Amino acid sequence: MLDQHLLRSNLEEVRQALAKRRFQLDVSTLEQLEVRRKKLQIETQDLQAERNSRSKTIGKEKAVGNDIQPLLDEVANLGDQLKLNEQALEQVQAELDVILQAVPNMPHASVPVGKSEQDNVEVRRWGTAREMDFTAVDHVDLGEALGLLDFETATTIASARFVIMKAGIARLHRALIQFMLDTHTQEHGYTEVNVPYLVNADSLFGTGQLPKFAEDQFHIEKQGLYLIPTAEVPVTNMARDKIIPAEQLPVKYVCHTPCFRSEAGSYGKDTRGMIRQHQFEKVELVQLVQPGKSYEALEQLTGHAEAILQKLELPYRVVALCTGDMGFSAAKTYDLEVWLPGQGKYREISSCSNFESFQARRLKARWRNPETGKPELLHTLNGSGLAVGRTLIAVMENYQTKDGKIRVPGLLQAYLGGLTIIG
RNA sequence: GGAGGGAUGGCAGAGCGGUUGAAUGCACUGGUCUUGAAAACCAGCAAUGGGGAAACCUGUUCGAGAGUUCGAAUCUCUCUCCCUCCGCCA
Repeated sequence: MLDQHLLRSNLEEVRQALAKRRFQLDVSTLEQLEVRRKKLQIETQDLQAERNSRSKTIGKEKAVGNDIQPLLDEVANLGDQLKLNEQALEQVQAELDVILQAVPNMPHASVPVGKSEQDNVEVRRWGTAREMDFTAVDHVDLGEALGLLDFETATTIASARFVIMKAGIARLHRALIQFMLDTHTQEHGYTEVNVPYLVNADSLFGTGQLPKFAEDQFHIEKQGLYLIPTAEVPVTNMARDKIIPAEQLPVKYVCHTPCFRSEAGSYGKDTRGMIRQHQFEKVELVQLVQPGKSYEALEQLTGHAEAILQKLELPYRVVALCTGDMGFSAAKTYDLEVWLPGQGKYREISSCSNFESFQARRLKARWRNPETGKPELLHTLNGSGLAVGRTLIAVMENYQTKDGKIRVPGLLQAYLGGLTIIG
């Protein structure tokens, strides 16, 4: 949610910033509603003040034993009038809220302007693809040939977009999680947390998945809970309605969870393999920082995610998303794209974003600024560090051998009891 | 699932239908004292919104929502969450 003061005072500026991300702000409707809001609010407040002072007088008169009936007669109509005003005001504010909740974050000045994925800007590249004296296959062919990936059975158990991993692959998958958590806690200063995988609607609203993206969520109606689409939701919501002391900042959490996505809008997209699943695992990095430090933190957090790829010696590139390709809540996003020899291209494996105060405003996630002594909104950030399923794919495809096996990256061998090859 | 108890400021914890946004304690901030610190003492200290150039005026909030009333933290109803005991259970 954007700052309402900013909207009122710099509506045109906000409109232009949002236009860069191809969002059309309905300026005239907003202006009209704002005029009505202001008028109604002033009137309502005046009536409330009137009621309050009259009631106080009645109390005093009654206390000294005077006849209060004349006073009661005077205020007879006040209540009805007040109620009408309050209802009208509530109505206008509800209309404003509906509009405002659907407004995305404003892109940071440093974000490249563009329409789509095509306009994203490559920031840097790391590593080079291994030379292979054979034709690389993708993880599906590789995994199915080894009998260690089973999409068909998963489909009969659940539906499309699920997978069963077995033996060496399942173990490699688990090792990756362990490796990522260890790296982030021991080398990057994150605190490991384990959180609920089911959350309520307030939590999804807080991080921006609701109300606009209800279709993307798995919803358990009976209990009114949702399966988390990412650990970002429960972890960032740990700060909801809290005022965090300045000395505890920055808060840095790392969290491994499964993630559940309905993929409602992606029928026919990435239907092959493990790239896009209804259920996948992710190690997520979340930071809560002072407003002045969030861009510095974004660079660091992105570096923390990159470190995993570097340790696994997986070639990747860092891409700054353009205004048209960024997510709803983000002010700036870097994607990490890993090289997949089976597809012959770079594919997203991490997305690192600074949300500035956009989520914090919805969450009421604040810190106490020692300079003012007042609570102020935090800045929130998160990034995948990394998406485990896609990392597994990357390891499989980059470390495949001519005879269809998978070498285990050096640093991972310790997590697999010294195993050097799978298959 | 059955029975009971509860939800108040950063925390703990009082609260009569009427100058209660809310006693008190802790924490925090400033001051006195001290070589310094502690202790003691004094003072301050909820959040959030609207109007206004400002001074300042004013609204809302005691788990959430509805109701009674001139007036609700206080009374009524509904819901949510938490706790205790019993049952079931990884």
